[in-house]
Amino acid sequence: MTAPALPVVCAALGDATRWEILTRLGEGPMSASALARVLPVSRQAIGKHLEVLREVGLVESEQRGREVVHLAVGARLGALARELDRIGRSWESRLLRVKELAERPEPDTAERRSAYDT
Amino acid sequence: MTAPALPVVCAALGDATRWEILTRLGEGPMSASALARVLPVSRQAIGKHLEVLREVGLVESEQRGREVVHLAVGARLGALARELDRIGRSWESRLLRVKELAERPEPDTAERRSAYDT
DNA sequence: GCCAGGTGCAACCCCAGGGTTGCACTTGCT
DNA sequence: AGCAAGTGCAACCCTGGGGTTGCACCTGGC
Repeated sequence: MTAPALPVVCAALGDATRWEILTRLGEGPMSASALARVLPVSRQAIGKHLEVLREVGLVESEQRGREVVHLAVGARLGALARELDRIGRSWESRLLRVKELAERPEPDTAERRSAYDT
Repeated sequence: MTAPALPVVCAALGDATRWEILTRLGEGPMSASALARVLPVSRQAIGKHLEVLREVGLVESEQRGREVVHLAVGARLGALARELDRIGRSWESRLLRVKELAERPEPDTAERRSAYDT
């Protein structure tokens, strides 16, 4: 499955350090050691983060000479964005339907206290 | 600040149980107890999740009678989506610039083995 | 050939947070 | 009035994962 479950991708994005990494990798390819020199964490920690990010497709890696460079994949983030947008819209539409029901004066059926019962 | 930091919102979305809750709340307002009856976790656990979700604006709560009903806020998710999309695009454009540089034929240096295309 | 820099693996520490139980309080519904 | 249902708060457990250190192993440049 090329598209990991939503919570997993979001969890990968739910860490400040990983965002730091992604931001740097969004500006251009970098090796883990290079990142470690810039960020306030050890290379090993960065390695673990890269692993997580790679697993959800937010980062791609490539052996270049003796080092491995990584870079941020915008496409994955775009895919996530579209999915979230879709879900958000569905929530909104449901909300609108509820409001419609609530606001419709409906003089006949005065007994309509709540449509969304359990 | 009405717009929490990106990692925080993503972290809120980085939990399967919270997605369960959000999904249900996306279909209509519900109380914590009602959710606890449906989901395999205690009401207290759900309460904590709702707290987290409310703090990042993904859920709104309203006292209704003796119970408190909660509902998913699509607008927040939409805002997140737009932000992620924007960032993803910026990564892509940076990537394109890099590729441009790499692919410029530069007749002298014939050592073009392969630009790390997908 | 040698050394420096880059990587991978493994063991370990430690705390945030997801989950639970228990209790007290309020608020309806009949 | 009285009972059932909903909520809030607090203490507590325990696993996950972010972070570290240490070491062994390549590999490329001088």
